Amino acid sequence: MKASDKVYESLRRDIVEWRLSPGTVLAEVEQSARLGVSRTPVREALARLVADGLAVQQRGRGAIVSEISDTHVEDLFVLRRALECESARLAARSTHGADFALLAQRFETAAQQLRAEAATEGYYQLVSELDEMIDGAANNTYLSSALRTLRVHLQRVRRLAKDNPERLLESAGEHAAIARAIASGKPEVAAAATTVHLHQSLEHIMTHAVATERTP
Amino acid sequence: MKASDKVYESLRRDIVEWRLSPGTVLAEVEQSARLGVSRTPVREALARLVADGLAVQQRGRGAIVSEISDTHVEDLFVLRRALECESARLAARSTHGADFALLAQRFETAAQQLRAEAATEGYYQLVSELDEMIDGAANNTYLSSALRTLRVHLQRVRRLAKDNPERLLESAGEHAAIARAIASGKPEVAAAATTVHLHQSLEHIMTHAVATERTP
DNA sequence: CGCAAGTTATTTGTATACATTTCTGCGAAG
DNA sequence: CTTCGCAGAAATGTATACAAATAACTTGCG
Repeated sequence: MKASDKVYESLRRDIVEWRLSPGTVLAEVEQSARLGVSRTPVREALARLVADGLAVQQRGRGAIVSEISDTHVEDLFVLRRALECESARLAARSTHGADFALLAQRFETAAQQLRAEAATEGYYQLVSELDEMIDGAANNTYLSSALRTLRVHLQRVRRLAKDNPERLLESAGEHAAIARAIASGKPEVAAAATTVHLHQSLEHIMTHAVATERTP
Repeated sequence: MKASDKVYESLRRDIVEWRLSPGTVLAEVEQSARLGVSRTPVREALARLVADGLAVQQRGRGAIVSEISDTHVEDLFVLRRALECESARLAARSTHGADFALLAQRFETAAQQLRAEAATEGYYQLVSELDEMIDGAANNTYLSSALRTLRVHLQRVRRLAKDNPERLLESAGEHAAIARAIASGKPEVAAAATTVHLHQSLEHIMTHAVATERTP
């Protein structure tokens, strides 16, 4: 693995997991010293972060971690709805129905399991499996690419709201509904189920958002 | 302006205007010699092109200009429809109605003008004005960002179909319809008008696509 | 004659030195 | 006391040298 990739991954994780707060200055020399590589790979990594929108370039002062406000979260979900609904429609028109039927069942059993114990880790794994399967079934590189960059931002936003067992249970049901709609080949139902899920998701985040502590 | 920006712009233009065919190898040393700068800014420019999707990185052989097939064009328009319809909806809900009414009129006069003479250049300027105004009215940074990268690819695709006076005339009418729908604050009509326009656009490209000459 | 392994040669990846721009702090003038 | 401007310092932008990896060629063997 290239050093620039390692630096990029490291910084990306630090940003989406809120170890680097918005407004933090990412100076090239400072980061290269911290991570033990020269400025060149650091510079490359910072350029990628700026391209992703996780940082914004300032003239003369390097890159700073980008801000996230309530408005940003709402804007993000508008884009997310447009992209994921379209993906769901395309997936519903694909020939991978059987796979999604299986996934729907797994979500239902996961829901039952979530009633008993908090299996958070495995559940998130299942969600990303569904995401990837929809991506694959939609079979559109440009859409997948747009979703990939979007999901980086979503990871960061997700940390704003604390995990909540009840919400996870609801979420499992919503995901099962999406998978079932795709499995039965109903594009508009799949899109509607996605809209419902995203609406609930956004609602949860906006009401359960923790104050973003800022380092003064 | 930074040297890396100049290199990026130069290469981007060369790719979207088909002076660099798909599959062309963009070697760092070769490009740095051609453009009279060192490898560092060239390398940065190539990374940006890869991030945009205009080039794909190959290990050991540098970056090559990405391919565009019929499938890619269709995929591109699926994403375009999702994004531009959403933008049009948001714009229709904004308070910039009067601006769009004015723009609608300009499209109608442009249509009359296009019947008399081929004012291609000014017309494309008008189209991009509408795009920018919709972007501004939608007021969503993530959506704008996604559209910006999308439009780079669209510029490239547009060169596949030769300019055609009749199509331009139809296009002017379709754009006027979009602007009117936004001006009158009707989100779903605006989205529908956008869908119609994009459908016609894609149809035109697919039927009038010129064979992409490949340098052997 | 074909295949494979070793070798060479080219290309990318990284480090570092230098140039240029920009921020910051101090001082003087208004 | 505020504001403008200059000088120093520190950061980014660029060039180049070196290291590592990979592709292509050559040569030897089956």
